[in-house]
Amino acid sequence: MATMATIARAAGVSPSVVSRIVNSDESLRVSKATRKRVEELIRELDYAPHAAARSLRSSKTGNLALVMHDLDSPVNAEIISGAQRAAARKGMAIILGEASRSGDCSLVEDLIGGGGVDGLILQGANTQMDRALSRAARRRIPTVHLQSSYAEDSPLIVIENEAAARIATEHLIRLGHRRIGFLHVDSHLPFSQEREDGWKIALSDAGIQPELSWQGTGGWDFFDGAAGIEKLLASAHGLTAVVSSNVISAIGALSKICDMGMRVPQDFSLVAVHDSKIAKYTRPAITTVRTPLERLAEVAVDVICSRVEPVRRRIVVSEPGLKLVDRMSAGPP
Amino acid sequence: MATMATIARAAGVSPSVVSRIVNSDESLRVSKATRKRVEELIRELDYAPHAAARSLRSSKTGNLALVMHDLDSPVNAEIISGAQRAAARKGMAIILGEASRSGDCSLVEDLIGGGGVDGLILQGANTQMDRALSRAARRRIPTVHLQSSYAEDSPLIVIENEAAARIATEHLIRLGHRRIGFLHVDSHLPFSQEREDGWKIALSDAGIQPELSWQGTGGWDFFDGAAGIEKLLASAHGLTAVVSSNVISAIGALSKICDMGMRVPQDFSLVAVHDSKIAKYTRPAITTVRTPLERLAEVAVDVICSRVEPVRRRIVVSEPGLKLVDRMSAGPP
DNA sequence: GCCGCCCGGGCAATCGTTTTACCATCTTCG
DNA sequence: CGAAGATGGTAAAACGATTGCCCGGGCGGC
Repeated sequence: MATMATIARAAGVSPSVVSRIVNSDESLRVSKATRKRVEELIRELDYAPHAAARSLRSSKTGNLALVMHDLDSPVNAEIISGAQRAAARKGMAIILGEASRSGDCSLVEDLIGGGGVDGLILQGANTQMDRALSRAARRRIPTVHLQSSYAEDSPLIVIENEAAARIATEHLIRLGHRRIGFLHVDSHLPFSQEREDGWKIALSDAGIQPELSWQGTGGWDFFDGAAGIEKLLASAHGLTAVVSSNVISAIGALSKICDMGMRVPQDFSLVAVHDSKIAKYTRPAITTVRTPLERLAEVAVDVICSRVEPVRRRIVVSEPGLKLVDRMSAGPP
Repeated sequence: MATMATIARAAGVSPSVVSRIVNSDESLRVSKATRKRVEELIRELDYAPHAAARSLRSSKTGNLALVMHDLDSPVNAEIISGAQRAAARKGMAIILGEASRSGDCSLVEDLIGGGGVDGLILQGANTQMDRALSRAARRRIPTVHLQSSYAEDSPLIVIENEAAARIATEHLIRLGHRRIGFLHVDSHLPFSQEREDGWKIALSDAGIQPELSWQGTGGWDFFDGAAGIEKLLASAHGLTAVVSSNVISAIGALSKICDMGMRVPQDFSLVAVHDSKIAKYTRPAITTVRTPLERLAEVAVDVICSRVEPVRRRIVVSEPGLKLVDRMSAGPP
């Protein structure tokens, strides 16, 4: 294929001129004619700079790694697609990684070790990621964490978790519910705790004292949501509604509630955190609190690209704001 | 960071020895002691080969581009995650691209032009991809297409489209339906036509002559599915069931059917092609024909990696086989 | 005692860009 | 007429790994 030298020879200039034209180097002075000749040759020969050579020289790859614990969840799909779009806008590409509990992260480690990526966006780093993380730190590869992190020294990007759960709970309270349960994603995760706080605050603002048994765990996916609500309803009595920390597990929960013979929202109400296209198409459609998930991903790539201080910061993305999307899964008790 | 030369110096050998050890070159003869020394240094200094340098020299990047028209669809999520896993198994990484109708594909073009990827997996190449495709061809970057393609010279990987639709239709026939509609993904797409064929064959095997009005278009996503079924039911009268080409649009369709006051499956039955976790959690849960989507992605990366002939072939992935997943959306008329 | 072979490695070119430094002509101006 | 800018470039050293080929010395065989 055409290389820079090919173009240079054909245009009768040195490779450096071609390089500087390609990279639109302001400090380069060339005649209009030469520039035009080079540009035309680039087009004619369909020249494109060789990524590896470029990145060897400049130590920039133009790639960002996005590592998630589950590539399959529709909620994560929104993050993935948001990240991809945001990266594309900056001329970068997203390399996908999966860091499930079982999976080994050697792929990610290699990526980092080999300077294969310019940055690292992590969701839910598990302990297997430790090695990868320390590598990233040692090689000063900018890293950000989404929603939760065990690492102390890279930015953490979160949404307004507490407010989201609070809004969901308040909606239920407004409808007249008083015995409102809460489905964690995972009660050990800080962001899940923040949502619990939001739920508690809304409850206490309404003069309601939640019982311990009102909390359950619904996980991230359909199955865990279904199992979670079943367990919760078995142990907590008299609940008339529940706020679910995750819309996907809410769908699982909804299916289980339905299977138990209860009608939603007549017999039981449900509000979920995170909106998703899919929430609009279940029947009943699910009332949710829309969170800026796509923007979360966008901020992540922005932070990495602008590479401010590598100091631990907590970045709350609050734009576009949370919004209650009132559909059919929540009604008066 | 540690480079190969660092290790070599520390171990008192030449870089080539290190390289050959790292790449486990069988033809290298070194003493046990030297090998051990080098291996330990690699570990101690946390050395990892520099991806760019390696790929400059060897013209292999270890990256595969996966370009889809919609990164957001749960059906595509399964493909994405399947591809990621398959690639990881081969030590490769997936770079994501989006090729929506509107989107420009300059990112993908750059990737290809710059030798940034070793292969290209395309789903639904639109006309904007032409430039990227011809680049890929000129640079002989192995390319495969998933399910449909306008390009004549790269392998096309498909599932058993006709059989899938046939199985879905036969199930409905077995239940007693005779007026069974069909929801295309997009009637211009070959694979959608194949499914139409399957539907027709099943019908004709049962002695049923489908009317033209029984066909509609449900697209890929929830919204189009809902719109599609509405239009279909408005124009085709007396339908008691429909087979949808896509489970996601089937969910949209289901919601619309429900909104129209019909009960599924008592008043109307629905069977969809492609299974998805989500199909199990709608109410009613959707009866589907499971297709080997994850395997489709796996085959795609295998074909690219083994790089057989660049001749046009049609590869049908039939393992694991199609399977009717009988849930609640189809019943007797 | 000499030849050839195997063992354990070393040499150096190469991949394609980027980038700093520098240089040869011309103009222009005093 | 000489010096100081412009003008329009050039030269060459990296960046880090890969790989075909070469090489010296010890050892066995004849």
